[in-house]
Amino acid sequence: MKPRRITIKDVAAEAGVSVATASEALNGKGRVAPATRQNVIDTAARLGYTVNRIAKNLNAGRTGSLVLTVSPMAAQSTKPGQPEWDVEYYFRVLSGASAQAFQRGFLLSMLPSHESSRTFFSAADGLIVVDPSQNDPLLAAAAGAGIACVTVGRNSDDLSWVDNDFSSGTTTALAHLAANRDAKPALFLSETSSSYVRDELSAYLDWCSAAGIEPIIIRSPGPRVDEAEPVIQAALASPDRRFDAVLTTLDTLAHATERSAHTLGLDVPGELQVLSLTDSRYLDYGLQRPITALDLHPVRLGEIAVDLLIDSLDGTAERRRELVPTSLNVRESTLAG
Amino acid sequence: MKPRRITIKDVAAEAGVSVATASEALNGKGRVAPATRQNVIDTAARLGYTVNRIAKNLNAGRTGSLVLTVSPMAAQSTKPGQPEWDVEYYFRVLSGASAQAFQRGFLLSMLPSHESSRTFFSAADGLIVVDPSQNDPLLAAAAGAGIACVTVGRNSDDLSWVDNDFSSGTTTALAHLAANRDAKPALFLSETSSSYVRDELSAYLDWCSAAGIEPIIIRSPGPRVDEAEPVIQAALASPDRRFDAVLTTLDTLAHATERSAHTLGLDVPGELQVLSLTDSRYLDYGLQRPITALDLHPVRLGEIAVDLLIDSLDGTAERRRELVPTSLNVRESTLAG
DNA sequence: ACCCGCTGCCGAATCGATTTGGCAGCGGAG
DNA sequence: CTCCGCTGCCAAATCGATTCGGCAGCGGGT
Repeated sequence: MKPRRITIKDVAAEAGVSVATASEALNGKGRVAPATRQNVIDTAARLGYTVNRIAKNLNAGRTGSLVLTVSPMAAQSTKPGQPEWDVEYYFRVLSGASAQAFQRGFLLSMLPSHESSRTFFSAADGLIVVDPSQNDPLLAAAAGAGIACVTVGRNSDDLSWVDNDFSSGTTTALAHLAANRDAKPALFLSETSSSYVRDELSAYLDWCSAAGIEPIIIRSPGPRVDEAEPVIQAALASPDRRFDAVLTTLDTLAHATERSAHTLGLDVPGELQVLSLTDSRYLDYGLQRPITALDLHPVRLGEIAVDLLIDSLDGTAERRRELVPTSLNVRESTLAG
Repeated sequence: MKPRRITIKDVAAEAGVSVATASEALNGKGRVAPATRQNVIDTAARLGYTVNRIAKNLNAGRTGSLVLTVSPMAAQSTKPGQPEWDVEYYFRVLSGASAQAFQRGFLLSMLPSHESSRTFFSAADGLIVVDPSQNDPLLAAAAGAGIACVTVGRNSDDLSWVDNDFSSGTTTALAHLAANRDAKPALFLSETSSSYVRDELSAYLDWCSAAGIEPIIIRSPGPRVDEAEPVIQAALASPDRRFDAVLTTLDTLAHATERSAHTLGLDVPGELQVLSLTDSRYLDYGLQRPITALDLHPVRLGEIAVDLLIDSLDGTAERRRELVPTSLNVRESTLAG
């Protein structure tokens, strides 16, 4: 029923050359007369020939596919119910990575959980770990199996990585808050184990110190809105509150802050500015007051991760690091500059 | 540097048999003495042998990879800015599909946009289209290239598909709303071109007719919260409003409804019940009042789609249809039964 | 006139698995 | 005793590409 695929043999026969010559002509290698080369290329196009990736990779000793895994997700995959992590951000990293892999002739798939790692080692050429945990077991396993590896977000290991320039992004955000009045911003976070939170924290402390402002850290017991809301509401309602702006490390924390302000009747941005250090669709609409946020360009992160990974596949083992700048999506929750 | 991979040759040599026998022993085919088979299996395990998927697929005439594409996304991929579609739902379909593909020895990757379809046809065995548009060009192209195809969400074509049982889900939702008082529910939707909206609409009309209630359809100009809010707010504020519950086809519409109710000072669920016919993380927290919603089990949809696709790969061309039941996540926005 | 070297092309090996066809050896039936 | 058939195993072909080594033929240098 299905017509047999056109192989390089068909092209070679049709062009009147050997398979070897056809291959060399199509790949621009070897010594082939220009006229012959053109002839092969033309007949290939005429027959609608496309290389069989499988055969090509068999010869090259590769699989032609990459695997991406999101560490926090994979670790939680057995847990039922609604996900806790920022699906939108990860999805966009994945989109970027996927598209870029495609462009470079690879396929990229998502590793659902860590359990399957054994199987995957024989099925992929490289691994991208998004938001690796410290001493991530998967990274160790990949290193042991000799699989190329790149992370999105920094890791203590000596691997290549891509990350946002959180330090400069945080400084930009703070400058924005302070542009129209002498803002006294507090930092609202839920944990400090991730590298990006540590970057943001130290940039915040530096800025406060330079501006001669007392740093105020508010800590949520968890990342979810319902976990964060009581904490921020208490802080906002406190009679001796000494901040008039809140910088949050997660969109959910900004969400909780905006709701609390609304509940308490605080005017945003008049009495309280709110700014999230990561953007998401729900900060834009779905709130009383759309929230200014730092755009982390997750699609770009995914693309770069794939480039780093593929480059490292055949090249030297030289590690590379890329910092992606952030940009500020200014909305109603802060005073425009 | 990297130790050479263990191949079946190594296993055969170590076990003292031929490559053919080793292959047959490992795959449970052919005629092999039980003792020999066990010996081969043991030495394979001892050497840490894993099959090379590439070589296996070369022989089988396959690529061993599947491609999934989300039609609304791919069509919009060139447009910059925040996505309009329900990322979370699609992500969970993808997760399920990805995991299931893995389990069955395939890799699944996401096709970023329709432009790349030409390339992918030579790189995959099958295609999953999520929420296909009517007369989707990609489906036609795949059919033309002889690529197996399955959709998530119905399509007029004669393909296999998986879909939710929206009809029965809608009826269940309506029964829930009417359980504690004689609810007069309105249906809030934004378009009727999708098959699931049509299912929900007709189930709603049937239910109204059976209950002797006048059906009320409210239509939003678009799927976004900011597009929906003016419409629903006007409807809620109308002096001759004849409904006391709202059923929405999208989470964003439920979101807009809840906000409008809050703005107008309407008590939810006391004066107005709200129910979304699709669930998302933001209906659970991030709102004044968590909203009851229909869980579509997107992970399950992804898994089934992969099963249908893989089964159709070597089997007959017989098409299959699967209806996945929904379940109701009851929250504060409706009166508990 | 001889030989070197370069060009253009091709045969055959290779990658790692599956699968086909067939070869021994053994036991039971006639 | 002969022959058939079954069991257990293996050699070789196959999948579709790349790549290495080599073979002619031709032109120029000596």
